[in-house]
Amino acid sequence: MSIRETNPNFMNGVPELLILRLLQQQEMYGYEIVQAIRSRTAEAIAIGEGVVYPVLHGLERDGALKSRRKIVNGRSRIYYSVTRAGSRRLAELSQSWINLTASIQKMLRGGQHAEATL
Amino acid sequence: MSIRETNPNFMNGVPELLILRLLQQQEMYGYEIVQAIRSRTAEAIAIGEGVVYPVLHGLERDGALKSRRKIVNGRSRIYYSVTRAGSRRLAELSQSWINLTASIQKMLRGGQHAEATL
DNA sequence: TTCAATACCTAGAACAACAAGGTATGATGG
DNA sequence: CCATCATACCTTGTTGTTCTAGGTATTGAA
Repeated sequence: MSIRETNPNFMNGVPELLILRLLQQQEMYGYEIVQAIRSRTAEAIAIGEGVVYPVLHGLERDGALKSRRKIVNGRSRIYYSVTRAGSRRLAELSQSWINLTASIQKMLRGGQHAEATL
Repeated sequence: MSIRETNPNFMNGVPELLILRLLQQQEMYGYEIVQAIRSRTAEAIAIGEGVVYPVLHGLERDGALKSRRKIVNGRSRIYYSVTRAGSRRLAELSQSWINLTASIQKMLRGGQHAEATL
């Protein structure tokens, strides 16, 4: 049985979340994802290729993504898009992310007696 | 030199953040912190003793916390409170947490071109 | 031709968080 | 009186993501 006493490794899976989210909006290839995350977060978040590619492969292995090869300007790219399973996974991840941050937010704001706003 | 290309391990330090935050509100001991986090987040976040105690020790070693032993009902407790350095650290952690979540939030909401404000 | 940018990839290290133990005391209930 | 639970502290070792730091190959510009 074993009831889970604590968090299943807490804050992991954010790269996965962001990648799924981007791919849900539009088909993209790995190198493009790396840059998209950088630019859309104004460099606040920088997820390297060493993270992105393994995540893409893992998600595809799990059936959350599908890929197709495409040649553009003589360059070979592998475009990924989300499957139905991937959409479900994204929904789950989003939800737990929202829950988690809401809880933390509450702790950061809430004094037990009230305190100056920040 | 070496400019940091990616995130220094991304989402770590949340337990530290929560612990510092609690201790800033009031002096607490380890076992109490474990329960406080559970109860104040309605079980959404559960950080075990195996996480809390090492973090407390590390923060004290770094001068972010100070401790004093106290006997209550024949039980020995080690109460921790934040030092000035700890306050600074909390402020920094809070800020980067806010920045990080804001960026992610934007990506989760945002369509790729222009999006409604929120 | 040399360099930067594009585009893919992986092996290994680092490190936080976790699981799972351990000690010792006080209170509770049979 | 003894077992058990809650309290209260602690540490060792594993796990798993992420990061570092490389590698290959092509295109285009200087």
